Amino acid sequence: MGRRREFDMDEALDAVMCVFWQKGYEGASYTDLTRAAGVERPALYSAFGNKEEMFRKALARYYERHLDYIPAALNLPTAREVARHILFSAIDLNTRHPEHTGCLGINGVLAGSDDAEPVRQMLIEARAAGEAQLCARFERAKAAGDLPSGARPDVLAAFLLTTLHGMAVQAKAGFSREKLEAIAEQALAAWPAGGATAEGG
Amino acid sequence: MGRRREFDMDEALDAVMCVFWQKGYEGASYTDLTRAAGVERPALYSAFGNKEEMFRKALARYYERHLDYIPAALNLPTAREVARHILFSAIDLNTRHPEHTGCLGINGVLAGSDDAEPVRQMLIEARAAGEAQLCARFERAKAAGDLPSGARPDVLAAFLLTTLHGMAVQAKAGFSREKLEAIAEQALAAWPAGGATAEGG
DNA sequence: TCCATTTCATACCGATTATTACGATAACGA
DNA sequence: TCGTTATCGTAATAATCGGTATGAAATGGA
Repeated sequence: MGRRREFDMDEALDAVMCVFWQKGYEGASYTDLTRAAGVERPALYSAFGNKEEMFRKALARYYERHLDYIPAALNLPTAREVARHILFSAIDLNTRHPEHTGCLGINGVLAGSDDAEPVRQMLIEARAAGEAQLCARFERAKAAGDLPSGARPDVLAAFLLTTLHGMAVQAKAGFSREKLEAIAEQALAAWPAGGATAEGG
Repeated sequence: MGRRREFDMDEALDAVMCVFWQKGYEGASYTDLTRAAGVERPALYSAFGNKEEMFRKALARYYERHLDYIPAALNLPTAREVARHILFSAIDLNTRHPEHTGCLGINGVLAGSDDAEPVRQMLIEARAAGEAQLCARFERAKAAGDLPSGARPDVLAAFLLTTLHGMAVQAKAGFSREKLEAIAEQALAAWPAGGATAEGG
């Protein structure tokens, strides 16, 4: 009984998920969503409910379709393999689709609407400038023997920046100071041993 | 000549910066900004220009007032001290002010309006669930001798998550796959050596 | 063929967004 | 005191936001 639905809900949810992936939760307007899904507004509402509920369904699909490497990794024999597999799977996921880079979960609160693009660029440039300063400092350290000859200052700088970014996100998520410090200690455990002119302390 | 300005631009910019810090760029409405600054809309426009230009000025002030530990750290003798100082200064900055946690730069694109709070919570919970899975997996690894007895699975899990978060942010900022892989390699260098039952590979 | 039911597309809703006209107000120099 | 100039608060701008009311179109059963 009743008229049958004219669009494929799976395809629509996939399209919706990609929009959220690309633009984030708030950055994705209903106009964007309906255009991507090829479906008019009330159809999306009747199919997926609220915008919030719609994002919830898209997130669930993201976990089962694109984050399936996590449960798979958990079955690997060693913890190092677990971490390695997750890390590299995430890298692959984050870079595979040029139109929506990064992680849906992160972008969901990170990305904004198209109007915010210049602001994003502004922040990206500010970060890049800071990274360049760090890189130059580590180059000097390498030349001074403070870092081993095999050290790669650019990588050290990028890693440091990554840890800083990650911690900022975690702090926003409510992590405690103790936990953040433990994470920082762990990150420092990877730091290359000092060379000639290193002093204790 | 002309009427003199009735509010203090420095105080207004500080108030504006705090709002951006707390709510992000898009999450901060002009109503929020004017209320925080105690100044009517046109006054803010004439003083700081656009919303975008206003954010730019707030960001510049943030760098000179709250990220001043970075240039200071760059003068420290060893790279390890540089990294350590930056890491712990950032932690302190991120947690010192309860009303605006995290980093203005990150929050600028991460935080959203108040309406998005349930979505933020949703994502935070999804992340916490994933972290719990990882932590349990590392506990098992420790019990199996795959991790040394001194290892702290919760820290390892948090660190792994932090690295994942950081990389997602970097990927959004346009980092190349090669760079991200180098960062992941560096993060794995800190991984505790396997214990009894570890196998090569 | 008629009814009940479901989905369709159009057009609209109130609220909020960033951004300004506008006229009144206050300061300085003459 | 007057004229110029810059800032003030009020009120309005057009656009967009998420979310619906509405009637036509399409289905299955009787």
